Amino acid sequence: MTWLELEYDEGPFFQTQRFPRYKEVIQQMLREGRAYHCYCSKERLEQLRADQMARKEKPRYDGKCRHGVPIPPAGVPPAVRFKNPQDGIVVVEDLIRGRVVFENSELDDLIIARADGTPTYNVTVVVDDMDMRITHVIRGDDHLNNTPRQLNMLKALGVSPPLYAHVPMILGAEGARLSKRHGAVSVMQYRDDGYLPEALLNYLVRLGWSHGDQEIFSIDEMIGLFDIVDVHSSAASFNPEKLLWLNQHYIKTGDPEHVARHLSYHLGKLGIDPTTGPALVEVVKVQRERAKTLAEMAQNSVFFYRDFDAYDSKDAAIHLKPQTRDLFGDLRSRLAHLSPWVAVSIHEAVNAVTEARGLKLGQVAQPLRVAVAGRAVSPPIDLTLELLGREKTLARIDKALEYIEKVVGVA
RNA sequence: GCUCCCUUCGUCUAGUGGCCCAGGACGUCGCCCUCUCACGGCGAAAACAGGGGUUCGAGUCCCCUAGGGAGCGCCA
Repeated sequence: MTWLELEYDEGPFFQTQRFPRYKEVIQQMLREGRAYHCYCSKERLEQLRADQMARKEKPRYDGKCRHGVPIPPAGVPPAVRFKNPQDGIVVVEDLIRGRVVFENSELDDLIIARADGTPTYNVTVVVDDMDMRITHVIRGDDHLNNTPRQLNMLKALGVSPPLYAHVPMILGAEGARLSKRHGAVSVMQYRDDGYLPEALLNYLVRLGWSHGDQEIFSIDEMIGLFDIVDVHSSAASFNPEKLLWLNQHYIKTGDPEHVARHLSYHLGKLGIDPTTGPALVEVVKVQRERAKTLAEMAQNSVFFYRDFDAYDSKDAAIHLKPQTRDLFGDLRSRLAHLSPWVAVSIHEAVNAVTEARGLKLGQVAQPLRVAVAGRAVSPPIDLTLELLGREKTLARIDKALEYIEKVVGVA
């Protein structure tokens, strides 16, 4: 049976409920001579550190209270320090890094209980891992340096250590550290930005891990193929473009119903009631190839549900001209009685008008697109009109005619 | 400063001594497709950090240097 310790955080539960247990272990270590009271004042410790830094040494506790009988200065409550071995080595057999050797002489006697009696991080992890019979510890490699201390404590407590695996950190795009405690973004932010969970997962799993040249992994594949020993030892930089590509991939190839459920959330944020327009699944089907995020897709789909306030000024200037009036007139009359209202017949109708006027499709589709979508970007015009519905289509053509008369003027 | 970790295209990576004048993916650039935006197709530029070894042969093993990261709290 495998028991994992992943990110360790001493939450409220451990700070209160586990307190007696930590205290018990610390008392035990004190009794067995594996720990001792330290009466050193903060001032002395600071001075010591400053001196060591000045001498270009690694700052560490000198063990003043370790041997001699310290005379407790009145009013200085004692902290408890772990008696770290002073010589020899500690070997971390890391599942990812291999054998990492530390000299005990490099380590100092760390504080395990503060002057107020509360236990510190390093002892709480050790006690919790021990009590919970943790078999594997998988954590960021910023903890690699903590491992020898924890190993020494585990040994002092007579417990056989778990297996350790220190995974590389993820660096931000600029190469700076990115982690929970330093400027990381909540995963919920990615949802709000329009990313599908499977895309984020797929992106993250390929950071520091790979399986040949495979880029796309379903969640089942991730579970089946992943092995901690295949994780690399070097840090990886977060690349937003690739995440975007994966997101688009999953939007494009995923089950439309599934994508629609996520799209619904984003439309909701824009104040859209999806029942006031075409079925979401249909919108997903026509928009899926033209959006990298669901937020973008929602944004691009608003016109199906709600009238836009204004035309894109640039697009309107190009496509809504005086001579467009007649074109719209033709289109309107053909579309008004078209039956059935489906893409094929809409396509035929638009083509007929195009040919009758000796134009190219683009010369008809673009103005029409601006009229119904407010701008020169939308899915193919026939699909766009089908989904929009006859009623909205005609209303928007009328609106465009009005706009041309009022704003552009008549030729 | 000291200790530990890391180092293949801009980025994620394949590569475990010969199959590599280094492969894939994102991104970039070009061409094609095209009613817009996209999708798609084809193609291009782009890397073994540097220096020493070991070996018949090194991206792959060893050492040094440089660069990057982390740790060095009565923080977690």
